[in-house]
Amino acid sequence: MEEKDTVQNILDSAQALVQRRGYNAFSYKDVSLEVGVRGASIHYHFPTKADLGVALVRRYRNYVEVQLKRIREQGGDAPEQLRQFVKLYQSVVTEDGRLCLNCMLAADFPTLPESVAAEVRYSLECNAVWLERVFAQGSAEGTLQFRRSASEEAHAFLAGIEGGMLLARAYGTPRAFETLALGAVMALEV
Amino acid sequence: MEEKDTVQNILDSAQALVQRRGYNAFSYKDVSLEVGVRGASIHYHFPTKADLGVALVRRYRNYVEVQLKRIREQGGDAPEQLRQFVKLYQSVVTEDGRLCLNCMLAADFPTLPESVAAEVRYSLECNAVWLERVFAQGSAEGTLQFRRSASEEAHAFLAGIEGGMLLARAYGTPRAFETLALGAVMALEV
DNA sequence: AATTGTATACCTACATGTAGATAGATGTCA
DNA sequence: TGACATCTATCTACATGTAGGTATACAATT
Repeated sequence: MEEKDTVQNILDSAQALVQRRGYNAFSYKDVSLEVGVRGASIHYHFPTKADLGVALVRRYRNYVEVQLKRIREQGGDAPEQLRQFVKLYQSVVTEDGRLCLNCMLAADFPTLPESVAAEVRYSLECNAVWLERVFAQGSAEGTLQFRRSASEEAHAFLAGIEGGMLLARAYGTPRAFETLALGAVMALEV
Repeated sequence: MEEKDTVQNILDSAQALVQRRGYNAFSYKDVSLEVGVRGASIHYHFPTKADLGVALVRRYRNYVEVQLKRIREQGGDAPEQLRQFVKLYQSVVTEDGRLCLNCMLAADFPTLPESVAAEVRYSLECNAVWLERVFAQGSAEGTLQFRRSASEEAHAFLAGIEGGMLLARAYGTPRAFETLALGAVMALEV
């Protein structure tokens, strides 16, 4: 019965560590100290670091997908959905210096085990696809105006979001992310 | 006489390694293998990794500043200067999976020695300030249109550039960076 | 001109700690 | 009893340095 808890605790701890420090700057020992089990126990649940990484990205993607689905089903107009998107990522980037998991792992990309890299690539693509649909909707309903294709605009928007997190943290002004991201939505409204 | 060469070789090698793998995923040994001197010799020139990091960021910032000054002095209109800015960063992100040094280090931010972190923060700010001036010029000369302040627009543009690099590399399509970034310029032209 | 001093740029060898991983023992509960 | 979860103990590899020595060059001293 402890199993579930331990696994969840490991994932929670590891996720926070990756979001703050990246894939290469956290260790089983860090997790073990936070969770209160020995390193060997983490290997029991996640034999290799790659296994842990894959589990992390999948769980995160699942969570995000659920939230994105909810936003679409709420049925607001395109700008409102983009604002909800921003809000979601703002909640993911809590006060304590975290970045979006995918963003951090994208930075570590060339050093990631291929299995983890593939999961990250797919997660990013999911976000882009969701955004593309919102941009298409905004164009159709006349609430967003832009010159590029919906796909290009979606990728650009996502780039701005990920880059915005990076910069806001480096400047030490996490609030700046919200301003930046909501400003980007406003800039596209009709 | 070897001295200058060795130091430059160390910096060149270390810069490429940081741009590809980040601050935490390269070692003195990696550099030593590439340069062909022993690890201890690198410590001779750069006593600690933080010293090496600071030297790296300063040299890079210097290079970028020289290029940006040149672009301003060439005196094109604002969109042209932005395109040159994109071109500069495209050249920095060569074919081999590199990212802008500041972008990589921004991702590693919480794990950086404070001395290195401060240099990165300053470098990013230099870019933002340069961009802000271009946006102000574009607004004044009527070649760029945007709704936010020049400062906000500059930070958003920079975020898009840094985030665009990250995504392009993760997708494995480095060419996408150019499309994305030049598209962002086009979207702002009158 | 030969000798000594001094700085540079390396080197070998080692110290200390951590990372990721494994083997095998122990406890615990249905 | 047996499966599951965790432990202790250990391994190999590597990271970041430090200690101390060597080779070379270029002065200044005699």
